[in-house]
Amino acid sequence: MKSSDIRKHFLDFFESKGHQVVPGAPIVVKDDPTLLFINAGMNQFKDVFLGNSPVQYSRIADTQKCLRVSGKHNDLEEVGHDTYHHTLFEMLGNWSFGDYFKKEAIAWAWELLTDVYKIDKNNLYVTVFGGDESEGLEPDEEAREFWKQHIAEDRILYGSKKDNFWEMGETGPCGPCSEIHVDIRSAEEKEKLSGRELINKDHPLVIEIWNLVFIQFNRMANKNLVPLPHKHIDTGMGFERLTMVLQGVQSNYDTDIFTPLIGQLAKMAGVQYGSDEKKDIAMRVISDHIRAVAFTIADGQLPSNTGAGYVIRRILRRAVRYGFTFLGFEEAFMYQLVAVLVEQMKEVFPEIEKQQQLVEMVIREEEQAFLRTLSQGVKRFEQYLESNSDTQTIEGVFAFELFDTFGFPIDLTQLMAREKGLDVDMKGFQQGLSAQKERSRKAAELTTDDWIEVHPQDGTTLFLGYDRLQCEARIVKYRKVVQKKQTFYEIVLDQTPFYAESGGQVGDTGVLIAGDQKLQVLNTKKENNLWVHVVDQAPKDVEPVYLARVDEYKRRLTANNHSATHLMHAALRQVLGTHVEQKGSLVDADRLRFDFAHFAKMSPDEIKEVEKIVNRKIRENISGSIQFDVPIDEAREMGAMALFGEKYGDKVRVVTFDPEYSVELCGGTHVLATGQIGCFKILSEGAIAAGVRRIEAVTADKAEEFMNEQLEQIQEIKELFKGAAQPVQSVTNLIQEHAGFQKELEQLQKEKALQSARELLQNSIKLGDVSFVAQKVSMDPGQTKNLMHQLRSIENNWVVVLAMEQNGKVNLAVGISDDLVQDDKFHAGKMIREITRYIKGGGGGQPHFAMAGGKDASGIPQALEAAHNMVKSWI
RNA sequence: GGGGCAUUAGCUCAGUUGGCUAGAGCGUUUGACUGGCAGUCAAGAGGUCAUCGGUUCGAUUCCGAUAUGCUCCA
Repeated sequence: MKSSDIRKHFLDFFESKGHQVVPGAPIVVKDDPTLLFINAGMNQFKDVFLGNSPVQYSRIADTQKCLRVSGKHNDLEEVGHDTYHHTLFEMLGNWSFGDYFKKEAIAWAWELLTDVYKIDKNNLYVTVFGGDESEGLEPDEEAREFWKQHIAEDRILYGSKKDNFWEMGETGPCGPCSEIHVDIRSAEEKEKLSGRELINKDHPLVIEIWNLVFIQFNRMANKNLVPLPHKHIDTGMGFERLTMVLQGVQSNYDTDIFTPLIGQLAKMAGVQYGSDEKKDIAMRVISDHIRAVAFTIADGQLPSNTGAGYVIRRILRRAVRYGFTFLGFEEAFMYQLVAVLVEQMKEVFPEIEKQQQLVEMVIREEEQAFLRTLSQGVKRFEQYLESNSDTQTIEGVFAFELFDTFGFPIDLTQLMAREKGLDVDMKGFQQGLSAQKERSRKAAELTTDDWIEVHPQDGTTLFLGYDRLQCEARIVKYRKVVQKKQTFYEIVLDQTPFYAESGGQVGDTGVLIAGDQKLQVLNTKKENNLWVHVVDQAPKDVEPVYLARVDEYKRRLTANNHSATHLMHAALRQVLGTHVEQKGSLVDADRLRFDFAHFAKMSPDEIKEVEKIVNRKIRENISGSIQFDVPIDEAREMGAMALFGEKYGDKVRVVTFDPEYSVELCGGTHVLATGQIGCFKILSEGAIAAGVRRIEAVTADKAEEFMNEQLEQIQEIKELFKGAAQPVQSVTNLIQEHAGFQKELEQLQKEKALQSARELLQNSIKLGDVSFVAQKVSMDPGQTKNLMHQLRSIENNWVVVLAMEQNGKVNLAVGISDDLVQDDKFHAGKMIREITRYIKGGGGGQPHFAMAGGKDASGIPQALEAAHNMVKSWI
């Protein structure tokens, strides 16, 4: 059975059981601070479990791309070494929200596996939760009873809290679970040892394929378990594992999900998969990682040096490392695999095909950047060996520096050390690493108290901010948050006019007022559909009705910038082409920042054209039309631009400025008519990643300010040129003239120095064969240096000591001709240190030239005298 | 969010107790050789040593802040 059919049968099966089949969420999580990536099928339904979102369908099925790179579920460094761990995988899931529970979940799982997929019942085992004393939880006898209707009792095992109690994080919905395991070992192996003995023992061929979670608790911050009002079913079946079982192979990498990638890779590297374990591992690593990286980029997350982007960068670099070390790839290669992936996945995940060109460019650029990092590291490593040629062990401190500061992977350091017959002090390396981790943890320390419920309510906050800037509100709940010794309070209201940070638009600020209490709202965030108002102090009285008021001025400026962003987006598509797609956006009261896909630097003309179109649209004073609850298909028909990597519900909000011009799906706040924006000006355009450009722009007052500043500067320049009509020409002329003068001046100074040098020598006295000059001169210290060097070029056999006095400061300069310096006795630096004593100062220099400074001019004669004596002693 | 590192010619980079007229390779300009291309040789142009402040007689060099980039950790 082809993997695509396996996926299809799953979804069809649950559709036939009354489930709504929905698309998976984008991999990158945007409004949940506890999660960077979707790591389980249930993530996108978290709000429903928590009761923050209403139930739309009580039965749902989907396939969800998940990414796991750290934590209890997976460790990036292990992926590829075995045959069944992955960074990115698909999770097939079926869900019940307060609808069916254990009985049906168990029965349908069994029916699908044995009737539809025809897995041999004799290879299946199941586990149920065996209870846990520390939590005060009984064994899940209920689930066991339901299983007994399908499967022999000796195939039902009790599992520990670790294996059979599912939690998505530190807090949140959780509950006991029941896992289905399959034994795909050979008949002989099964004869020797029952599969029963190998359940949950990390055996690669006796594996869990489906986890049925019975969600019935909420885990609080204080670790207590509180029963949920409604019970839910949350199941997840690993698609890659299932495919392995159904295709009768013994490694996920032997399924048709991976073989095309591995085949292409083997071809590129000129090797055969299966012939060399190290190369096989490398090919598995790369074929896994390319999926993770490509899909995440297609979902709009670019590699970067923080947060989710950093994780993507690390995954990509790990793959490059394996390719570099074991497959001999010394140039970018991974981007060439994207085409294979697109061919395979475009039916199920069309976004990967739409974004193919961008994905390839970004990956290629990242690969090249990392290869540069690698070669820098190799250079540094070699330098270290040169200066430590007698060592047997690479110091841990150095290995850590190489890793921490220059991004050179530790395993490559070890590899290179081994080639030279050296060890690496891994203990020292680990010490450095754990010290760094400790520092980071401390800095990021954030303690969040439990919510204090005041006026509990079901569902989400009612948002009124689209048409009102103030309203009455009651506190639903609040909590204290401490970060870096600063204390904030987060408040959830029953209704609010405050816009919560989303879609690039920053959260509103403002005040909450009740009686003489005034709470400053510093920011507003959305966490899983709850509007969280960050305020500066604890509400003293939580009972009264508060007046919630948004900072109107800032909101208006922000709306200007947001609407201008839409107008600019449309203009960019007109000017540059429809490949322009939003990749990121930031809108606040001061400015707007817009990242978009485009492959070249914008020319000044293109920038001007975009500004012109936007300003024209502003002057047309187009009324904004905002439609709520538009079915997503209808919105698409209107030509609305949707963003990859954004999750949209079935009903969307559509913001239109002229149906022929700009139609976007957007939840932000906008101007009533474009005339309010007043004026639009682009400040900068530049690259932020391969194929991605960034524009920063301002509107209204800020745009006016900016242009006035520029004009003032030009005016000032004009005035400096006595009102020149062509200031650019004037400046150009001035620069040219200046360069000419400078050159002339240098020439003159050289000549003057040469002349002075000759004069000096005429005044010299002979000490043996050596011409000696010691006198006070009036020139600045820089000139003496010049003079000495001129002298050097024309004469040999001299020592010159000059003294200068300027603004109460005294300087000495000593020069010795090159031929004399050959003799170790003659040393200007030594002399100057000696004679500087008389002028109460200090100095130094090289054998042929030295300078010094001091404070006591009265010592000059003594200093010159001392120099005289010194030269005599050298002869 | 926290730590480390870097910023020197158009590009890639050297530059140690603070004082060497700040260098190399590539590129660029001009000239010579060659039938042309390519090339070889010679000469030249090109630098606010990221910015601002401090220490010092003197800072590319030491210290601090800022900006930008890289990198590790969260």
